Amino acid sequence: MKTSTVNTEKREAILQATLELITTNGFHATPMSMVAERAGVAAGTIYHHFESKEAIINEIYAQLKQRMGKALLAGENPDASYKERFAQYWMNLFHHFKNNPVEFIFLEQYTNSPFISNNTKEENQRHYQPVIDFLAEGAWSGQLRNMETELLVSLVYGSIVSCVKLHISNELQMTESRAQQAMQAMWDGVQNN
Amino acid sequence: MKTSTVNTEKREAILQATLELITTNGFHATPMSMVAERAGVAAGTIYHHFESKEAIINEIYAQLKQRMGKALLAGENPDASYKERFAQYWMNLFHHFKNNPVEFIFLEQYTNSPFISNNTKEENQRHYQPVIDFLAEGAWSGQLRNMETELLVSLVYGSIVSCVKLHISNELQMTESRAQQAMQAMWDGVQNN
DNA sequence: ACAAACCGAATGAATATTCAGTCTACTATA
DNA sequence: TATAGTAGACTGAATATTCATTCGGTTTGT
Repeated sequence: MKTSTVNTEKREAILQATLELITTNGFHATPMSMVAERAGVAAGTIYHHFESKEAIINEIYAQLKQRMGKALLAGENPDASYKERFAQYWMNLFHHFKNNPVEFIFLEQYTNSPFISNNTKEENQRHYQPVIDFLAEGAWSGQLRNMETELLVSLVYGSIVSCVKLHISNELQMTESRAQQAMQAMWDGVQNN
Repeated sequence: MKTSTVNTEKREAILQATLELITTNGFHATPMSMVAERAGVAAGTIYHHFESKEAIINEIYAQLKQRMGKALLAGENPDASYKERFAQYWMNLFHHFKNNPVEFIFLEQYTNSPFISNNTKEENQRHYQPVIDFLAEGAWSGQLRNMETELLVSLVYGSIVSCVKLHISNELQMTESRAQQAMQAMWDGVQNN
């Protein structure tokens, strides 16, 4: 057994515990002592692996953005129609967030917080750049309404966020059929004609 | 001059200072001493007017939801077409948030936080209930796509939120024409046929 | 003269991070 | 094989700071 296995295990436990606790309690309301306890680790150990509390947040952010990007691009099919690809991406992201609510809440909460350095944010945009390009190209080629890319991306991403929030808050169980409805509505909204 | 004027002045100053500070720094990162300083008041005075820090947040929430409801319903015209009324509501809320970014950020941040008691939340739903009914009726009467009301509300509200966030983050200046585009896209998405 | 509004120093409870020392697993040596 | 050495992993009590709230006393308006 290599030392680095133990190393990695505790490191991961700390990241996981921080993610879970911070998502439910918020940054300032989860003491490091609580993180330590949940991770099954002494308080001091945390600082053997991480610079600071903020550093942990930044690493979680990077990990989750990477996972999100991977989920978003899963099952890509360049031969499918534009609409089919749109639907695929939309559903990919929706399911990823629906199935990983803690990750969703973390990203919603910290993407626009001062804890995440601009550096970290920019470095991780690449994970989903292909889909941004996909939408930009749709607008350019006339398959989508002629809109600023940023606005297009925001509206589509926003529709996914809305659905996931609805589901997580237990206001409305988001079944597959309802998700399809929402996706279709968004498509009808952004498509050309 | 009535005592209650001074009373009200300091009270309002405390509410305003808390709103501004908490929106930029977050709840746990804005000490009461800072609120006191910004409000031009002694720390102790705050506790003459409010039960606790959380009580202040709850009162701000109630105030802002009320203002939001008023803005949303402004210039109602029952004789206008359904589409026109939809556009009016959408634009009302968009402009309200665009013009009051601090209020927007506060509501985004605290609407789903444990600081706001369920009681406070429920009591303040009435301010925008008419618009929820308007959308529900649209779906029922066939002017809108046949969808669960909650989903409909979420999608439409979400599109406004997306636009305002885009504007506030300086990613894209939301001009009147872009707002119209976004509203039109959302309309095309939720309308029937 | 009185009651409410106000002040701000004091209190007591937390908290992030540090640090002096212990443990563990592996290496080099005898 | 047995032993000592060592570097990194780990511990948790101690530190120094920060904060929400309290309270004894002062000011203000009537």
